[in-house]
Amino acid sequence: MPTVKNKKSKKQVILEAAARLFRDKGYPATSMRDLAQAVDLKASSLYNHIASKEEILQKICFDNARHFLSAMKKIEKKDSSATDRIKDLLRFHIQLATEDPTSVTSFNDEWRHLSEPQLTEFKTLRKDYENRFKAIIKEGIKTGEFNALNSTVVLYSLLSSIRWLYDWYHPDGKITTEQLVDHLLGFLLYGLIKD
Amino acid sequence: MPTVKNKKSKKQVILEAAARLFRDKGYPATSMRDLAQAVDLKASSLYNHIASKEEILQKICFDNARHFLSAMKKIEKKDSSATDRIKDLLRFHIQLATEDPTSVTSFNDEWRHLSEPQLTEFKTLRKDYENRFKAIIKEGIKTGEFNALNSTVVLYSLLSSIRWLYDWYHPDGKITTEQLVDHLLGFLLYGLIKD
DNA sequence: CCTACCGATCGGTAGG
DNA sequence: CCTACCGATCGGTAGG
Repeated sequence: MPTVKNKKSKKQVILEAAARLFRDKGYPATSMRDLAQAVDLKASSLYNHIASKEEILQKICFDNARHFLSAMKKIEKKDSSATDRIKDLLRFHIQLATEDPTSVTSFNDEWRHLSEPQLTEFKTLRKDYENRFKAIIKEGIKTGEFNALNSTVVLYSLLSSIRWLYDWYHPDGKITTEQLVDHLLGFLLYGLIKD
Repeated sequence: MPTVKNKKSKKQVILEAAARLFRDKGYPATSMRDLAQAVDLKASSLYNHIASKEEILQKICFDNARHFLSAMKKIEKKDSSATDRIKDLLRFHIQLATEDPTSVTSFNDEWRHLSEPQLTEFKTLRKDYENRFKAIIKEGIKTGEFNALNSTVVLYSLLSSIRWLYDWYHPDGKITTEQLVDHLLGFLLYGLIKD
């Protein structure tokens, strides 16, 4: 069935090109004609593969949300300390942001352009993820592993630091991914100032 | 001169409404009709106060850039340690982000929609600011005040943490601005893990 | 997968 | 500051 196979593959090509365009120009500023040109099609032909512009955004947002939540589930299942859980989570975030920067960035920045009811559904998933992340921070504070900081401040500082990796980190640059993980975890866990 | 006075004031109202809309919906998704409605005008009447949609974005971006650079200059002039300079800078960032969240956010997220030559000009100012920020980090590492981390990693982690304040911090919420500064500086300077 | 085309909306202008 | 309107572009459809 080469036809079915090609159709599947072409849809994937479209989704990946869209993620890159959404990252670079934003969802509203990306036209279906831009996208068509990026995958060597006429705009109207896109609709043989996808139902609408927003369907693409939905797929990017919810695929990534599921990805993060399934990683969270795995980490919660392990019987490890809050410190190890935070380290695992941060490593997962960094890895995803460096391996698949286009998709993650669209997910981070463009979800607000979803329309209802998807917007509410997405926010619910996101809130769920944040609450489970925050629970680990609170646990670490309770056990005395972490400094007694406001858990909301810590949560969003951690997430924000990693959220903008795509903006400045280039895997081909001077810093390798291993060094990045080392220095970023070092900074986030132990701070800037030497004791 | 009530006429001149009103005109001036109306332009300011338009700029502030635009900053809020750009923050909430993004620059491309904000139409001049949206903006007109927000300030109780017809779209065409906006053009008595401003030359174009992009002029508004330019003003927001360059006003903020100048604001940050002048704060940097002030801090550089003081003969203080790298630690104090970083603290001053972070406090300035947090204060601006909490006091004037709409304008700062537009500046952070929407500058990429500038067209040339403003885009290049803006990037140059931004790079200049980042380099001077990074120089302070490097100085602190050299004097032994800071941990020997990669200065690029530290720079962007700091900037990113504060960049997303607008997204989750509400001055009317449970955390006061003083507490926010305390906990955020505590986290960024001393890290999450208790020694 | 294309050509041809739709109604809606865009930023902006003319003219008063 | 408004009404009326412009050409360009948008997401998407019809029909083959």
